[in-house]
Amino acid sequence: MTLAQPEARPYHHGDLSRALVEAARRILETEGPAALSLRAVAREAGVSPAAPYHHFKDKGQLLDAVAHEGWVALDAALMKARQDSDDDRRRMTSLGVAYVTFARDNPALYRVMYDCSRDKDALPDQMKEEGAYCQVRNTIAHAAGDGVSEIDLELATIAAWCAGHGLAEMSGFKQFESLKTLLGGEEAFLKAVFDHLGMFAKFDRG
Amino acid sequence: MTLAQPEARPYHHGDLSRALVEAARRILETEGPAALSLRAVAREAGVSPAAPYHHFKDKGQLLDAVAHEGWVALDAALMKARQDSDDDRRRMTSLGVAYVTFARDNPALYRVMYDCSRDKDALPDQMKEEGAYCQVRNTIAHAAGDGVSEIDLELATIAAWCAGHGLAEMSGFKQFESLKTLLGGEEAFLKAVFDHLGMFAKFDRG
DNA sequence: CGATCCATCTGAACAACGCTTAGATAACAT
DNA sequence: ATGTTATCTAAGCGTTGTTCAGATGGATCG
Repeated sequence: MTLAQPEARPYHHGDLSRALVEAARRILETEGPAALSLRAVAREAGVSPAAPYHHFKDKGQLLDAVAHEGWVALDAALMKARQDSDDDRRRMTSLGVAYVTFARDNPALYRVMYDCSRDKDALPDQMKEEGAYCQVRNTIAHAAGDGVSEIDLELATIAAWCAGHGLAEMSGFKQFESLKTLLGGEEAFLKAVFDHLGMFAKFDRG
Repeated sequence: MTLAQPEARPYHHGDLSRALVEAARRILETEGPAALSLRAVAREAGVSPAAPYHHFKDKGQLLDAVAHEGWVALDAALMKARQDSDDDRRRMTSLGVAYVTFARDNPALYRVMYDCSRDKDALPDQMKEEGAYCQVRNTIAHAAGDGVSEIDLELATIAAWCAGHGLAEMSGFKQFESLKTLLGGEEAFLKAVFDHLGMFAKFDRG
């Protein structure tokens, strides 16, 4: 009856869970986070508004799935940045730039990722070996050598992560535009900000 | 006919703009950001669902007004922290702690403040004399002395602001709980993170 | 092969939302 | 007193998240 299917469709519609997540990402990219309603996702996937509820408990759980894909993509981006950079000292900055660049290139997805994290008051799966947070800590550990305590390592990771997240959310603000052109572009701006993180702390050290 | 009014009511209902903003803040505090609908605000203020539209163009503009009050309160909190701290070197950390503490004490309000900023891609009124951003820059300038260029000053301010914002959003995450108790509480944790901001940058400087 | 089961999907409905419109009310100016 | 204008209400539109009864159709077992 139906034409030849491009993919195996084990059930009525096919792998709807996956189709819904893909539809959600499509809407996010083309229309932004404000347009991401469950009904719109169902519409985009070609099913009724009630269909998603057989695969996700509620809208939040669908967003969780979208966010999960986002974290996987971010993990991969950071992994690539770590491998591309040969010099140990520059690796941290590369990582930071890669992080912010990912957020700037996928603003809607990044927003969903962090909205989900805030709802759960936690970063998901970040302590696993290839989780983004763990990658940052490993990179810092490698650059800092053996003389650093576990606590200092953890604190430095948190500091770096917070700076990265803050910059990811704010580097697009209009106030910084003139400074960016003055420094010669987005990436130069990001590196310059990372370079100045120390200024904040060193006053207090003496 | 009506009983004695506690306040002067120049028009039908009184100063409804103000009443609406106050109602919104009340809802934010008691029920959180998810419950903050225009209709709920109108209900809380005792007017019809359509009444707010005579004072605000749409829901976003009401939230803008709420956010503005939030920024004023944050400005005041930072000003107080600056004055309380006598030592020039510790002033930056005090400022950072005050910033994050404000966000942690008023999480729903802080969220509205930043959601509005993201919609406009800008921090509001931050370049004014008593704006929070300007306060941070002035404090850094004072601590750094005369040898710092305008650009370095701006970059250090951005770095500090990003770290503060990132920490404000993430210091409540469950992953950091054990570390917090290990360090002896929230404030010690915040100071420790700020102290480690330099670690991120110094690898790249050599 | 046929009957049954159960996951899957639809259609209709509910309450709540943002927002608009038309009309009532009341303060203000003349 | 009259008219103007700002303010508020009532009703309604289209949308949303969610639920539920019932239709649909693979999968499993006789």
